[in-house]
Amino acid sequence: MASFQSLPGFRDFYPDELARRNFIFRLWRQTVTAFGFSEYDAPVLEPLDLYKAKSGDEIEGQLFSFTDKGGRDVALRPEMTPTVCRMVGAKANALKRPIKWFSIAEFYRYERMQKGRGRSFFQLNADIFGEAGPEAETELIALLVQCLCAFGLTEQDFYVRLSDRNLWFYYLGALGLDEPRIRGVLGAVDRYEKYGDDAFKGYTEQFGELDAIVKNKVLAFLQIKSLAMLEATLSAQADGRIASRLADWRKLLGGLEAMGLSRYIEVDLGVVRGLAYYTGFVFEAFDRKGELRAIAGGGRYDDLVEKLGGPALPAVGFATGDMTFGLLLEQRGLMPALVQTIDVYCVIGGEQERGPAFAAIQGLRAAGFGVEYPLKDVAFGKQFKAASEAGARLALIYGSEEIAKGVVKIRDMTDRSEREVPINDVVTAVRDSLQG
RNA sequence: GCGGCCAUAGCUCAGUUGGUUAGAGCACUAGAUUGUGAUUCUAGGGGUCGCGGGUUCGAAUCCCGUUGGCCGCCCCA
Repeated sequence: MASFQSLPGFRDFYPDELARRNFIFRLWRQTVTAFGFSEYDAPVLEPLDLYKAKSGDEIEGQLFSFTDKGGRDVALRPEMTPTVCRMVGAKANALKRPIKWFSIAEFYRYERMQKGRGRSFFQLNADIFGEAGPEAETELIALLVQCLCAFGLTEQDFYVRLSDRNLWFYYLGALGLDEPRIRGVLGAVDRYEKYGDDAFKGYTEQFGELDAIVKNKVLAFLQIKSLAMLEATLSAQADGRIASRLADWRKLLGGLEAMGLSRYIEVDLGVVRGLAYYTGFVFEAFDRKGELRAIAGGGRYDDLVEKLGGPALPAVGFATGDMTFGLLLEQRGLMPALVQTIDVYCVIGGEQERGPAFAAIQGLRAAGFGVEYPLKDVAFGKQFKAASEAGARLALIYGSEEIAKGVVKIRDMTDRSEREVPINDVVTAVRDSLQG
């Protein structure tokens, strides 16, 4: 029994598991590239203050952090957003707008293991900087939807809940609440789905009982399921900010509708994404069955680049992780059987034939074909079995009879047909066979 | 950080009220088959029963601790 094992919450990726991971990454990358995003990368280790500045000191308990040999307090990155804000902020004036960037990277959080959550995980992060209007949200939500659809997931499998922290602020402000109270109410809203009326306990402890009329309006706001209901509910409000915000909503939902994506989108003001750094629209993708934690989440964070020392730069982004996403694909049977296959398996008769075989193997590999052969002499039967299991489409037979005739036998592993070609024409013959 | 359940071969699991040398299927390797891949048959490798301590003549089995895993709470950037 092995004396060592991987640390709690960390995963080994054996070849078949890495194949699944790479399958996901490949489709993500392909999709995001189709939307015109550029890939970037960054250090795994960052100054601890980068995260403290954003989220406060208490965040440290959830980080892998330590003091390096130079006395610097550092942390393994728990998310990409502060890093990408720093990078964009440093070169903001030199970057073409809109800035559309993405990354696929590993993150670390010192947390308790749970289904769909470990201490190390991978995320796709996609962000748009420099666009303050809802056009950026349209683009990102469309991208998020396509990142899921690319795997064969449909509106039967997932949906995106769309909400708006600004609207909550305007609405509750118009009802007479100050900012601390608004944040208190949003905290309750965040928990309402799970705890019902108990969600307001925290608010009551801090500010006293919430006025019954206000509370009913909050609960009514949570019932809103469409733009029409939103407009109807807010039509009474004279606030100009609300009117212009509704115009943003129309633009965002109109854009998504024109893209044919309305069936994936649900208006749901119950999503407020914690109380972190989000400043406007927020959205989260969930599985329809409600069995898993959120598949993806994102929103607007217009203040963060400036907060981290850059220029004022509006931004929207989302992230989706590999763990919950992989669970969803497997639940829906959308994870294909991924077998690494080769083009050609070279069957070698014995020591005498290895020379000519090796010449062909090297030539075929140099020409870009995937070629395998037995490292040691093995019975023919075994070699054909190995060829079959390796997924080879062709077997090249270098036997004593063939070599004596100056030919190589090419066996099509699919239909079991065989033909002989001159030994010097192997590369051409293989190319013809694989293309035909 | 808190609570519940769990831990036997690479995987899925048997293992009787505590009793001799801990088993099966799958997987892997080899042979049957020294020139042709799905089957079949045979054999083999692989375990200090998660780890440490205790009870006992005797522990995979009972008790305590510990580590790891699953699930829920907290949190979720």
